[in-house]
Amino acid sequence: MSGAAPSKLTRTAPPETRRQQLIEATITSISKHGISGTTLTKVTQEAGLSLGLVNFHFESKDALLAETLQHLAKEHRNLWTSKVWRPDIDAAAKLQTIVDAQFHPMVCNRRKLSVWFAFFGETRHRKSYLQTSGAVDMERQMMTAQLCSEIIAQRGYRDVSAPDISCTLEGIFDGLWLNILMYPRLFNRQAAREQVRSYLALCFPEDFP
Amino acid sequence: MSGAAPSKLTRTAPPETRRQQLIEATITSISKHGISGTTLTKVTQEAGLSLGLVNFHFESKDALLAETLQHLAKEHRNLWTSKVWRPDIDAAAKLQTIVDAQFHPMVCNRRKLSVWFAFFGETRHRKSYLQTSGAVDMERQMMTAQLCSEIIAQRGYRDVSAPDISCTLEGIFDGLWLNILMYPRLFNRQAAREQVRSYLALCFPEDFP
DNA sequence: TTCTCCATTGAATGCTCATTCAATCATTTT
DNA sequence: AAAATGATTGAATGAGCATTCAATGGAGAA
Repeated sequence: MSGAAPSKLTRTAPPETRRQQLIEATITSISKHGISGTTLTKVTQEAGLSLGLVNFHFESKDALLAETLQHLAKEHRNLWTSKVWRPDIDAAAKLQTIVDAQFHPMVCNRRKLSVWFAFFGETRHRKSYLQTSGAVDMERQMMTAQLCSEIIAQRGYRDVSAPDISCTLEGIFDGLWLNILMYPRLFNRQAAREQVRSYLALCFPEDFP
Repeated sequence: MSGAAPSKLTRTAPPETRRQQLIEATITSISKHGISGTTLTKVTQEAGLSLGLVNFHFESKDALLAETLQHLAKEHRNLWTSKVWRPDIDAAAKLQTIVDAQFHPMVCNRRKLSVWFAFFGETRHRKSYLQTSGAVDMERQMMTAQLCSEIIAQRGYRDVSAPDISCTLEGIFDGLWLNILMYPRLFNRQAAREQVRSYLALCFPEDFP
């Protein structure tokens, strides 16, 4: 890193600043118009920058979209990875951290959820998706499966399977995301979080009372 | 209605036949190329028909997309609505019918799931989505909530809430759909069906042994 | 100050696409 | 058979788009 971004309002700015501005504007545009309705003209207008800047700071429109998704994936991942490796936290609390990350306001809001599902729906981008956030999804599911195993082993639960629970959890996560996006009056972050907790209480009654 | 569709291979065909062909080709195209990659040229080539036919049989490309989604929504709805009103079937079996519909091969395959999530991701079409399949989603959730209430009342279950379970079920349905679409090696219809059954067994152990 | 180096601008380019429509073909009616 | 009706075709049209690039602007180096 060469230095911090200048806070002054200058015409020119370091490339990293412009890239972040364009990525944020892309998120906004996709959330408003979908991927097929997102044009470089709309993105640059949203960012208050001129049309040509995208192809100066990014290789192409596709590259901008791919990096936008990477940005979201990293942001999400950062919410839980730090705590999950700490030895002083027990498995149930770590699992709760992953759940909290899933429904954290920074990630779980209609603006960002729109973008996630826009990418999920675009086969053209699935390849780049599988390389970035797909890896993050896998990593998270491996981790929840691991944590469930630990919980089961420690408490000696019967009739529950760690891989099954982690699969169902993945399902509930994505499904509640979709429903929060589509039906915000019926579904919201807090209720979703509690629904997941109810599910975990059914699986592990002693750890999630 | 003038008459039945001719089975002979003729150059001309009744409008309804062409409309169905074009809708099927649209499903195929969206599953292959996404919504933003679906052009009328690709759709008509897929259908083996000429370019101009779309605007003859449909008002516009957008109308074709909207009717494609309606087609999927009806097809899905038809899988469970007939059984659910029969008085000779108990609530748990009706709930199982809804679960089976969700993971029926006719609905739950990668070709069709691609299209569902392509629409979920497109804000441009979300309005038309809410008017068609949104209504179907609501209807299904109302029904599962109703059936859960009946099960709870009949068996006298404690510590479970019908609205919560129906919300979680909706979440699991959509989430497993997404995971089957994205990660077909880890998720499949049969396993998904069993995961839902495990969840229902946790909620209603006496009805889903 | 003057020079140099990037960042920035937005008009121009060339491409893709939805839509139109005049012409053609098939079927039904008279 | 001839006319009328309706379906089909695909080239032409024009709008919108990503990308390019020559010109301009501004910040720091000399």
